[in-house]
Amino acid sequence: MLKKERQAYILHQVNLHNKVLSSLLSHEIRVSEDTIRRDLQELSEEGKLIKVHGGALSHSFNDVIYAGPSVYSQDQKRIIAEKAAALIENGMFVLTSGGTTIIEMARALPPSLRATFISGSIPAILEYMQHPNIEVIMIGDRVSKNAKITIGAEAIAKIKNINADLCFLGINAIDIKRGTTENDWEIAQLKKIMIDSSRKVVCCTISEKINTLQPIHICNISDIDVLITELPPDAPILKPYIDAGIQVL
Amino acid sequence: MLKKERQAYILHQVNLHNKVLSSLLSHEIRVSEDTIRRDLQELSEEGKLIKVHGGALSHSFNDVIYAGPSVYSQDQKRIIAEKAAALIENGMFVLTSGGTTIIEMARALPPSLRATFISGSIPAILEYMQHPNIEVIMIGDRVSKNAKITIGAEAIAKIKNINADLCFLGINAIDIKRGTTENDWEIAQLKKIMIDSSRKVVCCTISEKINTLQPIHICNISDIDVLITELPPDAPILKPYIDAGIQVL
DNA sequence: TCTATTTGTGCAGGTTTTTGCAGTTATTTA
DNA sequence: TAAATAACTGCAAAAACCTGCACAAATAGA
Repeated sequence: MLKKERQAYILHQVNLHNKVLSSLLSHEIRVSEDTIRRDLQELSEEGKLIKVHGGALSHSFNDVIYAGPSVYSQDQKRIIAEKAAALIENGMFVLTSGGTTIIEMARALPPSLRATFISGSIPAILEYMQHPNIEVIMIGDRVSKNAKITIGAEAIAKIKNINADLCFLGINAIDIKRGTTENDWEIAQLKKIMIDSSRKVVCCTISEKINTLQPIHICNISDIDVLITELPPDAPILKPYIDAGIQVL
Repeated sequence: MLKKERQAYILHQVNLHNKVLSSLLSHEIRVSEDTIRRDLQELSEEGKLIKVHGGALSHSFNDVIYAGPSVYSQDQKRIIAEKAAALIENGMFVLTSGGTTIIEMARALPPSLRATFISGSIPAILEYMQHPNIEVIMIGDRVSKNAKITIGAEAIAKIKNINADLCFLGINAIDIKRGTTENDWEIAQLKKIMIDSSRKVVCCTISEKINTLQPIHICNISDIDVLITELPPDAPILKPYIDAGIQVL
């Protein structure tokens, strides 16, 4: 096998699988690993792939993964925020969790909206405070420094006494079988109570979190009324949720 | 699985869920926790995430910074803050109002201090949250956008149930005859209750506010235990307060 | 065609990277 | 404060890498 031919094959494999292993290639093409290494070296110098210890990665792979961390899925969250904001009507009582998606939503609320927002999330409260016509209610209790939210018996008791029209949850993981799950026990407790205290439950999440799991169970799919993602409602991945009776926006 | 690939996966999970646990990741990817730790270490050095005990956090989640209003007469307030911080001992329950003076104090607290701070002031809570050893309790209720503090019957009832060791009040006006006064009725109510709920009342103010008046009465001079200003205790303007039995720092 | 030169390949060795493990030290939490 | 968990340190083995070299194949020029 000629050198050019070999390198073309390697490139093909890289573009196909986004990654190749030197050891595998050497076995496949029946040349020494040194040769493969030299090929990868050359291709890397030509910018055709990215050489790493043990093999190489496709350039597109790297693009996808290292997309700027600061703006990670920001646009998606903006879209979600706008869909969510459209659900809120004047005079409503809205209970919300914390999380970046919810905070984006807070920013996207139309200035004319008059409603009451209730939350224990400090970053969320800060956002709500910026709005001219929103009444803000803070749920008090011990402050969790990690989650930047108030948690504890007091907070739970308080939420129990609320009858909200809407509940917006930024969720960490949702699965058609297991429902929504969370990785923090106390936040999970809070979200459970919030669901109980609201007439209508709206889950907001970017589509990547769909069909993923976390250790702690919050609620079943049947407890959710509306699911909002950045995708159009007819996206295939959302079909099962629609079939399960959830309104998908 | 290649190292780069693994790190990309970790980064993806962090950005997706805002938080990852070393133990979970090591199980998922089937490598030792040491390897995960090393990956997190590297990613953290590259600024792609924030490493914490047990796992890592996404950067975007944690950088909720509240750019407080540029504080008026900052240096004086710094001096006050240091005097005030010296009064707090480990294990104390401290009730505080809001106000720029109090926020400066929050910043001046020594990192080793272990105490519980209770407040309804959102900027103050944000500062307390920065501290490693302080337990923070938020008093919940309707949020006053002007004062950035929670006010209402709920908050008052909550404070009434507290028995604090110390109460720090940033005050707006103090006068030897009329005591401390305020220009916001609701904040005045809160401060009154805070005074009732604390063993020791500390008033912090810059000297400009001494011998001034505001419309709403909070408490009399006799209700104050300690007065802190940026001036040395033997300043002439403070003499009447010392004579009235107040400890002046 | 025949030599000289370049190019490609594999190998021996020594070096670096990566990874897991054991033992110790910090940190967290009950 | 003590037990549990996580982090750090140093080490060792495996894998991958690099360097220089030998040799074969391809190429070029006379």
